[in-house]
Formats: sequence, structure tokens, C-alpha cells
Amino acid sequence: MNTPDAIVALLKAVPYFAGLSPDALKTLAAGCHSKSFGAGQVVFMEGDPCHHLYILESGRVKFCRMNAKGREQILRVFDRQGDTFCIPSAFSTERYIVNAMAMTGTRLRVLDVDRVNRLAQEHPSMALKLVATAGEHMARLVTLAEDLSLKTVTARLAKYLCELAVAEGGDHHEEIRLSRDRLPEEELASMLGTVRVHVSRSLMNLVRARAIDLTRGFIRIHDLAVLREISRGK
Amino acid sequence: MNTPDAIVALLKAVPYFAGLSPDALKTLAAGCHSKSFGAGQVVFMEGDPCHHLYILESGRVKFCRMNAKGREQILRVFDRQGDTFCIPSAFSTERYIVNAMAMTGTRLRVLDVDRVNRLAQEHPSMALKLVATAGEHMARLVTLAEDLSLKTVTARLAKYLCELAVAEGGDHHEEIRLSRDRLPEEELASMLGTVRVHVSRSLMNLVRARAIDLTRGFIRIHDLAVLREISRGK
DNA sequence: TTTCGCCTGTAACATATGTGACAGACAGTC
DNA sequence: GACTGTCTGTCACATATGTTACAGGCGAAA
Repeated sequence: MNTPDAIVALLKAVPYFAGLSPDALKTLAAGCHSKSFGAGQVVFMEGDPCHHLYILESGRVKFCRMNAKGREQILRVFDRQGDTFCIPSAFSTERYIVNAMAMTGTRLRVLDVDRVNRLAQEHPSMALKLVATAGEHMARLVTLAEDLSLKTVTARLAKYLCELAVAEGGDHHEEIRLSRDRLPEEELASMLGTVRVHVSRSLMNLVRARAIDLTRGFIRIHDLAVLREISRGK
Repeated sequence: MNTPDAIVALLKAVPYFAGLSPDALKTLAAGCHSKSFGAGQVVFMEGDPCHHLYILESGRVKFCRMNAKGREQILRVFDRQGDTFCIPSAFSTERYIVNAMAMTGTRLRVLDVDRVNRLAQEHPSMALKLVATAGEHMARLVTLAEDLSLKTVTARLAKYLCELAVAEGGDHHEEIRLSRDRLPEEELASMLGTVRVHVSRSLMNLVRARAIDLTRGFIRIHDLAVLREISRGK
């Protein structure tokens, strides 16, 4: 998996590298290395100087912040091959603005910021795609802030399940089943901005509303329309 | 105020235009126009196609979203000459992702996205500054989401007052006074992600904690250290 | 001045959310 | 099988927050 070709293929999956010439890609591939993290391991901490840029090869990484009492808010989860992070930090604050942590065993490809910076100087269209990437991240954050402020926990949960359902089964399947193995309530709580007990209660709310069924280890989506309705904010 | 020189001066206040040549600036200045908005008037709505980019000449503009019941969350306020908005939308979604509204009488300078896009293609360093701008916006949003999720309303209020105090009086002044004329509780509530009544109660909390005093029309900061302490989350 | 409307302070109440505690289900290990 | 630890469902309780209502202060307009 570490052949030059495999690395180039990974880089090509990144939107803002996609337009580079084969030569430039090869150079880039030669100048980066891979790094593994165990579940729960810290990739970087808020405030650390930002010298690197990461591309997800496998696994899952969360961006999060914590408050004084130890409660955590997950700001974003990266789980698709080719997902990248730290672009905006690299070009503005030059320090990471969040904590990044591996949620499972994870492999990341690590690039030097300087190298990417030089590339962007030479390829204006790449620089513009960086802006686009930042814009996409921003849209998510805006929606997160909106939801945290204006929706109830149950509505946020319903919304998240809808998104999962669409991502997993596509829109038209009935009876979508979501495994809970990879989705512990504690983690769900951090994503939704609440605590585990409340997630548990909210799941029961959704069951009572006949939107989902809970069977051992699985969430079955019983009525996507109802779920959507609830996710809008009751 | 609409002389070519004044316009160029305004453009120079924008970080990513600052490095342009005098000629480029003049061309840009000639190719944009000014537009006025009354208090409460809509600049653009979420979902509208994003053809323009705005620079604040005077006044105040808020970015916000609303939920089904009409409650509003302010995501960002622009109030300094040279503040710009819509960059990330322009380069990614190509639609506005929030609602923008004038909070007071406001004058904006309007540029075509296409024109800025072409400039960025020609000036890679400008494109990189666009990324930096996006990064700065992003850092604010991350902090907003964190605060909404992990802090109480009183803590968010305390934090906001601290920021205002630093912006107004500098760090060292005792007895900072903040006029409430331009800061109605309703607006404060939308910024803090709550409702007016709660802002009123939280202000009283801060008075009881001896952090501030309330006199007719003013907030006097009595103890900035205490305010900071409360803003950290108790 | 009077009237009116907006902003503020306050109250009582309903709801949403966080905290602490506990028991059962399950998987892995010994 | 027995032990252990993690995840889950549930409870009682405290707190934070949203809703509705109302009265007083103040300035603008008549």
C-alpha cells in the first residue's frame, strides 16, 4: 500500500491535488510519509504549531474541543479516504485551532505545509480549490452552530440518523439498519453536543414516535419521513 | 466619499487586496459600485446564488440563521470598515449559506465574484490570503460552536463583555463603560444563542457576582478578572 | 403634556438538559 | 464457568433554559 503509485492515487483523491501534473504528483508523493495512530491517540493539540497537513488513508479522526469540566464537543469527523485537514490553520493562524484524535486505528499521510504552500504559489487554480475546501468546512460549522443553538437534542439526533441513512443505504431503501458497534452513545453524545444519558433518552423518544426501532446492536429506521419531520425542529 | 481614491483606500484595507499593484486596484475600484441598506434590510438570503462579494464601508451587518419557530442565531457580525464577506461561498457552494441583514444603516461596496476570481488566478499570493481569511472565519465558528455547546449563557455573556471591553477600552482601563444603546438585549440574545429574558437574568447574575454594574443605559465593568473567570465556564 | 411604542426588569411556570447512581446485557479473558 | 470491563437503559434529582405575561422607564411623536 505504500508503493509510489498507491500514494499518487491517494493524492489524486484530494480535490485540490487532482489537477496537478503527473510529475508534480510524483514529487509530492516522494516528499511525504505515513503515520499510524491507535484508537484514542492524539494527532495534534489545539495551539500546536501547524507544520503538517494530513490526508486520511484509513480509519477515523475527530476534531474536538473540551470545556473545563471535561465535556467534549466533536466539531467534525473525517472518515473517508482522501479527506484532508488543517488547510485553513496552515494558511492563517499557523497553529491548530482544535484537537485531533484518532477514533479507531488510523493511518495518515503527512505532508509539509511549506511544500503545499509552494505548490499553491505555482498553481493558482489549486489555491482557489483550497478556498473552496475551506468553504465547505465552513458550511458544516455554520450548520453545527445553528443546530446546537436552535434545535433540541432529539432533533439533532434525528437529523444525524437521516444523514447516516442517506449515506449508507441511499434514499429509497426502507428498513435501513445502522450498526451501533461503531457508534457508541458516548461518541454520539459528543457529536450532538450533549451527554450519553440524553442520547439514550432521545433514542427512546424516536422509538415512541415510531421513527425508529431498536434491536440488539442495531438501529432500524422505521419511517424516514417521520425522522425528517422531527429533525426539522418539531 | 465616492472618489476613486477613497475607493482604493477602502480596498487597501482588505487584507487580500492589500498586495495588489496600484493599477490593479484602480481597475478594481472602477469596476465596483456602492449600495445602501436600511436597518433590518436583507442583503442576501441563504440559498441565493452568490454573484457578489461585499466590503463594509459603514454600518453593521449580521450573518444569521433562523429555526422553524423564528428564533435567530447570529453567526457573525461585521462592523469594521474593510470587513468583507462571502469569500468562501463564492468559491465553493456558489450560493450563500447564511442570511445577511443590515443591523443599522449600512453602506456596502459590491464586487463581482468573477472579477475577483480572475484576479486570484493571476495573483497566487492573493489566493493564499483568501485561504487565510477563510481560516480566520473558521476559527470564529469553531469557537462559537464550542461555546454554544459547552458554556452556559452567563459564561457566554461574560466572554462577550470581555471581548467588547478589550476592543473598546484596551486591557488596562478600569471602569470600562459599554453603552447599551447600540446593544439591545434582543440582539445580544441572538448572538449568545438564547432569548432576551435570559440575557436579562444573566446580566443580573453578573451584577450579583460583582463583575459588572448596571446603570441607566450603560454596563460598567467592575471587575474584569471576575468576568474572565466566569467566562471560562465556572 | 399626553399618548404611544420600544426596551427593560421581574415573576411564575413548563420544558430541556446535565448529574449521579445503578442494574442488566454482552464480549473477552482467565 | 466465573470474572471483568464496557455499553446500555433507566431512575431520581438539580440546574439551565425557554415561554408567557406584566409593569415601569424612557424617548419619539402628536
